[in-house]
Amino acid sequence: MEFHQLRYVCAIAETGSFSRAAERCQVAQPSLSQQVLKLEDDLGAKLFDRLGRSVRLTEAGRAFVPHARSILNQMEAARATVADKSADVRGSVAVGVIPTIAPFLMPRYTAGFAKRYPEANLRIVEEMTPVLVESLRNLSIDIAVLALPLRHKDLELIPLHTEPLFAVLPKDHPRAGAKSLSLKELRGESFVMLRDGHCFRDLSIAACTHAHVTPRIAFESGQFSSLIGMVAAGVGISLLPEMAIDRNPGCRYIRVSDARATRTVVAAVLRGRSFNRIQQAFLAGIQK
Amino acid sequence: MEFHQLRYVCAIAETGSFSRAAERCQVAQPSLSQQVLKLEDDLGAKLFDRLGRSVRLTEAGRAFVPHARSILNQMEAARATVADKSADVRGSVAVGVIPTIAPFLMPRYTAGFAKRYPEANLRIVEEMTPVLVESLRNLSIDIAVLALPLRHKDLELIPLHTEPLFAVLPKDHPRAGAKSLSLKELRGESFVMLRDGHCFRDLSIAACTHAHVTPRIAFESGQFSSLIGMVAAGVGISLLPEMAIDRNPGCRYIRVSDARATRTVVAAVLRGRSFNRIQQAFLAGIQK
DNA sequence: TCCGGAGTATAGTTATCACCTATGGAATTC
DNA sequence: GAATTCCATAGGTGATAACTATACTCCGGA
Repeated sequence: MEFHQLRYVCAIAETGSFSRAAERCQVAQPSLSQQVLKLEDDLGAKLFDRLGRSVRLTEAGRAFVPHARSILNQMEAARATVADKSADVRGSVAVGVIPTIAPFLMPRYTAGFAKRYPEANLRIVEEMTPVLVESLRNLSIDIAVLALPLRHKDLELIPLHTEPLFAVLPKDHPRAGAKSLSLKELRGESFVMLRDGHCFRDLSIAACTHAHVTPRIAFESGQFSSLIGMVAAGVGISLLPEMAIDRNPGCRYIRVSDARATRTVVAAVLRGRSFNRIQQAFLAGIQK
Repeated sequence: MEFHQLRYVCAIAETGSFSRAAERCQVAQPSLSQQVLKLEDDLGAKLFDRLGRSVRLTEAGRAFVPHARSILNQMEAARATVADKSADVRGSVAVGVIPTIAPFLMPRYTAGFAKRYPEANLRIVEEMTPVLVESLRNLSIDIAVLALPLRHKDLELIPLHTEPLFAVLPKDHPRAGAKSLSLKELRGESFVMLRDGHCFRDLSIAACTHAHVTPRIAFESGQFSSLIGMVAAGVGISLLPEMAIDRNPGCRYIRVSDARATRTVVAAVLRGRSFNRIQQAFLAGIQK
């Protein structure tokens, strides 16, 4: 059974003639005859009674034609559905962001996007890196905005932004007036840091370790603003990515000069997967 | 779009691999690859993300596959429906009979049939010839049991039975003891006859006319039994087909010897049309 | 009863295309 | 880094749907 055979049969049923059906289907009449014979042979039953003057559906034909029409309709529906999916500006995109980036970058990313694609359905998920990586893998999110380092061969990483780290010191700290400083100058200080699981905590510790500094941790929190408050209160010092600086009057922010003391923000997507128009638009938006 | 392409896509969606799908579909893997690429090109969208290890449906693919499955199912349904129609012993047959045959032949025809095909749906219509011919043409009946002559080129006639005519005389009629008689011996008699429209009336009159007898009609009725009653009461004489003889004690039945004084019963069907198994069985049943 | 017209089937040819085998190339595993 | 596992590409072949030309069948009119 082939689609063109169904088209032929429907055309014959509608026009009541092989010749007119052939004309409508833009084929020669013998081609159409042959294909109908072939289909009848395939089905093991005649679909039409060929009379001299006209043609009539047999009982089997009357039973078959509605199916044929329905199949052809469904074929068109399938085609239309696919066309929809790839052209639709009302598509969905789900984006995951880690907590140490979300409040600083996402507002900027989403504002322009929502204006440009008002019919799009944008969903944002804020979770820590391992959760987001898993979400990428099981397709519950399409794009994740994360910080390096990331070692997952199944992810494709698109660098978005590299920023220096800053030391946060209480305003009366001896180094509070410096233009910049190196991590090793902070040896022996108490630190306030993000809780375990936040990748920025790992990044900070790694930077210190590289400078041969072992940070003593006096306080932990889940958000930068708490850390900054603690620094202002004299509990310890901290490290921040540039974007998290909030100019608390009790603190001074000093750029860390170590070459490795940077954070790189990337967009991560599952390697090899494809994206709908909306997802592509979001990805393009965050890269510029 | 082709059926085999849909089969391939479904197989890939189920097995998660082009190679395994090719195996299941009994084709070489490159053939399957080509057909999928062709379909994707046709649809204007990728259906699968080809990763190194495995294969995943794209958004478009997820939308497409259910349609594909449904189309394939419907194709099977169409095939099954047709197979059903041609093999079904629960089919329908509608038979038309004229009133001058119905009571005598139909019981015999239908008894064996109903026993042999208890699941069949047999419908019997009793009407005069022109109505039945029209019913054959508009397919509201499948088979008609009629009497000759019939001049309709669109009908195919199958002779079933040829019977002599009998004269019905009151038992005290001068010819009541004869073994046979010719129509011209009835010249001058009063006749009782079927009403206009019954073909047996036409046949009787035609037979008389051929014998140069012009029947004078003293009484008309719609059924043979009334005619026979009238003959017994001495109103006139009549003509009957053999099958209508009922041995009324007030009558004598004398065979008419004229060569043309016969009735031929035929099965009539629309020329060129096809029949389901049940219809064929009925036709076969009435011919033996 | 024969002819012409309308309609479908058959014959023979051509071109397309689905299939095959062999091979290339990318990703992953050991 | 070699082996393995996939999918894609290349080139050749056979099946088949298309075409043109023609035969056959039915039907209405002369």
